[in-house]
Amino acid sequence: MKDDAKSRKAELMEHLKVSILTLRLQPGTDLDEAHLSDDFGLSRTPLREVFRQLAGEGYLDLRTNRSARVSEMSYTTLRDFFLAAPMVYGAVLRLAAQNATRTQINDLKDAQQAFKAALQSGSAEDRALANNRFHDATGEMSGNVYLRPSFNRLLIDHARIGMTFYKPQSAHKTENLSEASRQHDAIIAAIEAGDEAAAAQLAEDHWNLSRDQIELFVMPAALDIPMGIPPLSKPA
Amino acid sequence: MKDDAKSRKAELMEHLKVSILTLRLQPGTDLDEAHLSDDFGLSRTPLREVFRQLAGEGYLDLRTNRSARVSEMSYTTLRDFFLAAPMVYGAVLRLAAQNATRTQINDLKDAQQAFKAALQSGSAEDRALANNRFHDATGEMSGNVYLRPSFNRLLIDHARIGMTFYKPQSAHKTENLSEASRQHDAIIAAIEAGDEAAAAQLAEDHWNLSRDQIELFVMPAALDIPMGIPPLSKPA
DNA sequence: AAAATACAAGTTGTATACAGAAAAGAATCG
DNA sequence: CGATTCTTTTCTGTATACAACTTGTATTTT
Repeated sequence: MKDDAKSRKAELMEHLKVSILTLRLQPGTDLDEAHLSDDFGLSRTPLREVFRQLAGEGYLDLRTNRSARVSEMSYTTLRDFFLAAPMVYGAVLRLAAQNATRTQINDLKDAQQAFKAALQSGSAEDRALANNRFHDATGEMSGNVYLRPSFNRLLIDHARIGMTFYKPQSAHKTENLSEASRQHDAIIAAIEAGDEAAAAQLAEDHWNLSRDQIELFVMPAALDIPMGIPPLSKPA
Repeated sequence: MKDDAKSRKAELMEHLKVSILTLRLQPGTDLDEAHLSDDFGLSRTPLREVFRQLAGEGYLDLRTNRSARVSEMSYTTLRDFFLAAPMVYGAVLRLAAQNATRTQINDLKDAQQAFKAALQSGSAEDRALANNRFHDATGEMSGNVYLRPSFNRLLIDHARIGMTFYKPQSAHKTENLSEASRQHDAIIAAIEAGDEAAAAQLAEDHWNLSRDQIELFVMPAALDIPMGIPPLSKPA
């Protein structure tokens, strides 16, 4: 078979995207051209073209005469994210409700099936990727070339933020995830019905849920230990 | 001097951007790698990297085993554009009013100076580029990484749409352009005052002006000639 | 001993040569 | 004469070799 080169390039691309979305490659990580060349049986020329493209989509940052690096998440990221996300996502879902085709709706339902499966049995990575696929499908539906660049950029960090803040296992988290799943179902229904207003409202709800979850993680309940009494130390 | 390679790459990039924004390279035009290589004294390797980057920013479309081509403007473009632009631009100006630094405001004023100069003496291309520079400066001010990809994509087609629809010389057009210039001044004032609401309102006004202008061009006043009488033909 | 400079190793950027895919043209067949 | 297939040409994609730059280390100088 001749999946030589052309498909190995696609493989590399997919590998990098998944690794970045799941934080296997953490923000700020330097990428080694030589090493990746070996691993994927590609010369540096096509590899560097992949880098350029991923940089354009927001996965990587390129600096001249320095190695490519996974795009950073700074301390202002969350703020910027939650400023932009409700607006862009609301617009995307509104347009999706207007324009979705039968095929696209079926794709969306498939993605939601996969998301539910990942909720029950999958890892945090599987969940993040399935969720990413779901939202990406809504972007496809919107069909507006001017919205998609920002929307796709948001989805990258949506996945990464999710991997960061949804890790800790807790009853609360599980509850939130099934709430998210229910919202997905409602989004599908609104799109199928062509109900723009409902879709836009659901977008807002969906992001608010994310924000609440992150607030809980960033500002956890304080440890309930009176002053002057040191935390229990384990016996040697 | 050693502006070898590194700066020639930047030159090529700038050349392509300007040519595309001003429609010197029309939507759908095929780009010849060999020819551009010669013209800019670059080998095909860095040239193709530039292509990849410009494709990421929305200037070009890449198709495998076919030449790179200037990104198309379809008949749905205008609709998509005016759906997305007021929202994104409103958000950008709102954030600009929040976050603009002294330096950025000075840059914006410089851009507006250049725009006014282009209005009086410059060509349509100069006007489009100066206007592009002005709006790009507002994008810089907003400082939100998630908004900029779509905003920049909008600016590309804003310039191209402007080149298409503002060409015909008429009193009406000139009037609209000075109105646009006045709006620019008001935008600067709103940003300098940190007045978010005013900035957002001005964004809406600014796009409405564009839309009106395009409507006039697309749906001109009908020729006022009674049926059966052919239009006046010039004497040879 | 601290700082500065020079050197060396490793990595990024570019050019060229080659392999593979479309497109254009020539020859053959109906 | 028209259509189709095969050949030739042209252009895109990849690999390799080389040049330029960064960085870490060692040496020299004050």
